[in-house]
Amino acid sequence: MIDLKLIQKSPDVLVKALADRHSKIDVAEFQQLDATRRRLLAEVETLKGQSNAASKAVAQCKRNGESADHMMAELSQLSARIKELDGAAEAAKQAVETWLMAVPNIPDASVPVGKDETENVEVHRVGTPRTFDFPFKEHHEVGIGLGGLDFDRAGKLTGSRFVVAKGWAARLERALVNFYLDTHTLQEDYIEVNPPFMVNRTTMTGTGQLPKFEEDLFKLQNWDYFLIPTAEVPLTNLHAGDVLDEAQLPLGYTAATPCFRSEAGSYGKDTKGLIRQHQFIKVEMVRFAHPDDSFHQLDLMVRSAESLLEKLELPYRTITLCTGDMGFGSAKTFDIEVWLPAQNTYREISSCSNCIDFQARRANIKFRPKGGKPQWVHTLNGSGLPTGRTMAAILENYQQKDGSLLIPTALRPYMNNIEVIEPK
RNA sequence: GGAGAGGUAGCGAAGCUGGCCGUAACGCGCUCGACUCGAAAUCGAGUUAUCGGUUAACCCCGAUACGUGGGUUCGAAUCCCACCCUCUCCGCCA
Repeated sequence: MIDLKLIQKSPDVLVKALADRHSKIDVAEFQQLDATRRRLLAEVETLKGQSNAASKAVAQCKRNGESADHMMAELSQLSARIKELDGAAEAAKQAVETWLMAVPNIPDASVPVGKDETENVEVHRVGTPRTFDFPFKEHHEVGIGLGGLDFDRAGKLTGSRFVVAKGWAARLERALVNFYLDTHTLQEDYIEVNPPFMVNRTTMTGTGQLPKFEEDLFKLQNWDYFLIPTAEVPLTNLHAGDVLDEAQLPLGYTAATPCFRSEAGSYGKDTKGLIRQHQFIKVEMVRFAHPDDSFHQLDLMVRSAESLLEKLELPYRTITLCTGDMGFGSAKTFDIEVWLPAQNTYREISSCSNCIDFQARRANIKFRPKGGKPQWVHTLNGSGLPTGRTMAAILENYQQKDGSLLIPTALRPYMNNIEVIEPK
């Protein structure tokens, strides 16, 4: 959520931010709603002040043993009037709130201005895409061919955009989870968490998935619960309503969870393979940081995700998302894209964002500076990494001419030291 | 599923026969000060948030908040209803 005071005092900042994001939200509408809200609030508060004072007088009379009947009759009317106005004031407040909840975060000054993904800015490339001396396959062909991935049976069990991983593929996925979690918890300072995979409406609102993006979520019937689209949701909301100690910062959590996404609006995109599934496992990193330190923490998080790809020896590039391509709650986002030979391109495998105080406002997460008043923490989140897309990259980049698949060296300790998956 | 207890500041906890008890007793923590070479202990002072008005900002004034939402009343932490959550016991169960 955006700072209410900021919009009131310098609406031009928000106007520019919204223009940069190519948002259609109208700030003038806010100003009208907020003016109404303030007018009604001032009015009803004045009446409440009168009512409170009169009630005290009634109490005084009763203590003195005098009759207060005449005052009480008058107050009854005032009370009715207040009730009426209070309703109107509450409705006006709700209108402002609703408007605010639909407003995206303000991009950081360092974010390149641009309309969509074509104007993202490359930061660097690491690794050299491999040259193949044989006709290579797409990752799902490799996976199906080696008996590890079964999209047909997943279609039977559920529907499209699901997969069954068996044998070596199931083990590879488990190896990736362990490799990622071990890296984050043993070589970095993340605390491992197993959160609920379904959360309530308040939690979804805290990180910004609701109220705007309900159609992207899977919702339970008869329960006001949602399947999480990313562990960012439960991990960030772990501290909803908390006031953290300054000494606790930076504070990091990591979790491997399934992620559930409806993929509404992506019909026809990435229909084959592991790239765009309704359910996938992802290791997520979440950090709570001091405002002065949060962009440094973002760099560290990006480095953490990048290092995983380096250990897996997968070529990637890192880009800065431009204003028009950034997510709703982010002030700055780096995407890491892994090389997929069959698509002859880099595809997103990690997205690391600094949401600054946007989510902290929504979820009410603060920290107490030494001797000072509590203030909003900054929240960050990043993928580190999803297993499905990583497997897609491994299947394509590590396929061999004879149809076998090499296991990346870093994963072998997690794979009973298997070096290669042979075709049967 | 059955029975009971409870949700009040950063934490613990009092108030709960409706009205100078919500800037909320008391304790802990935290901040500042005294004592001390320094520390501990001790003593003293301070320490809720949000919104509105006002302001350069602070102060100040007003309103709201006792799990959440309603109700009764001139007035609700306190009485009533519904819901959520936590704990204890019993039952059932992976």
